[in-house]
Amino acid sequence: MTYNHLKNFFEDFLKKEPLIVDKKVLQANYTPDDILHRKEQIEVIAGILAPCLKLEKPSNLFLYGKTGTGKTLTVKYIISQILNIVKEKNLNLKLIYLNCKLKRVADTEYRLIAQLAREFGKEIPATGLPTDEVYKLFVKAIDNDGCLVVIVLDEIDQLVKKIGDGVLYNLTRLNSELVNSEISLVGISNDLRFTDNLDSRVKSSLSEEELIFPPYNALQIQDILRQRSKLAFRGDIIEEGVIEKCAAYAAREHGDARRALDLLRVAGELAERKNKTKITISDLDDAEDKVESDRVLDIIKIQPKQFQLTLLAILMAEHKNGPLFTGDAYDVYKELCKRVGLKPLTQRRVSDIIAEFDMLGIINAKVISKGRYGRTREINLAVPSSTLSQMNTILKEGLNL
DNA sequence: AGGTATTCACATGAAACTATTCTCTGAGTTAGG
DNA sequence: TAACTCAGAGAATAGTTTCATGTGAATACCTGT
Repeated sequence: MTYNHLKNFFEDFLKKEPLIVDKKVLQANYTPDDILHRKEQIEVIAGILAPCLKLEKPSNLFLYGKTGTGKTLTVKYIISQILNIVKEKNLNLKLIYLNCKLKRVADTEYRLIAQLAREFGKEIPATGLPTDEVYKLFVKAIDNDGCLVVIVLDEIDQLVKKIGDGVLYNLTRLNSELVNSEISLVGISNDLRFTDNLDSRVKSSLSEEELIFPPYNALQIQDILRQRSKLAFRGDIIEEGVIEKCAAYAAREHGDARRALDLLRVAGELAERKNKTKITISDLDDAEDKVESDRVLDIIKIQPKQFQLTLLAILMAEHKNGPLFTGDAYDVYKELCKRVGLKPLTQRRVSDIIAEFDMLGIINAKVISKGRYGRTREINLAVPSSTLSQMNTILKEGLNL
């Protein structure tokens, strides 16, 4: 672009009325004033937590529901409402929200308790202290405060999957050590069968009350999309049928509203970039591709070298006809290691890495038995072919190949 | 033919190891009174 | 003598390796017809 072109481009850009007025309305962490189709849940949760306003310990509560069914949103909304009252009346009540999946914040026992203790103003180092020391600090902090504590643990299933249910047991047991204070727990889980493999003591005390968030259906997602798009976009710029299709797409994916909002946002961005005045169905289709492709590319960009090598090995081995098995991928991987000058990991480890890529949805790795010829994973790529070449380039660049 | 036993090629699990980051503690050192 | 420095012991954590055990069904091997 010459200087003049660029100047014109910028001037046009400024002249142009943007399609998107407020992007954050469509982003996942936005809390609307009015939460649609969750009235019932809000009432139940509010009813259960209400005693805490009288400084009585509310029952422990457990919330289930698939991703994008509004669990976190609802809980955060209720928390903020309660906090308003707490501030108004100056109650001795503490509400703590923690997402257990956040790396380096609350994804281990030590970090979880440390983070809780920090909420009470304790300085806890990231490492170096014994875990029970941290427990002691935490207990002391609460007991000194003498207040009622409600701890909300989001994505609690991830935490338990990683480090077991010992933490939860300790937390529920903590009440007996406390003299002046009490703790209530609110667990949020994406996994509907989460409590099945939980220690029965933990299970009974944690899920005194339970509530399930059903998936939204297509019509409900439409409502949500309309509500948000009114705020996010300028005027009436969404073409007929776009919202319906967007909702239908998300409803197919177990009613994930987050997905639908994401899709609509990207469709809007694409339309805006193309200087269009309306968001059309074709923008939505493009968005569908882009969302998926971006997700995959973003993931592989940040993977460590060994992971990238493994993926590249799968990519290269996949070209050969016939199904691809773990052993074949590992052979190619070892070759690649030699070329790059990296010490190859054991097959045990690579097997785990392959399983992780499967979890991320970048490949499909199904464990199959080939009878007399053993048991292994059958590996297929799960990305559209349009993304493949970009993947290839990113990997090769990342590895200097 | 029909039934059972083997066997393959990994999967899956558990424990142990390595390296890094960080705290805490106490011995040795230093500087000022 | 108080303040400071520094090495060593202990923890937490992430990423692995090592060792052990599990597993589903195609084949090999029997058995009685």
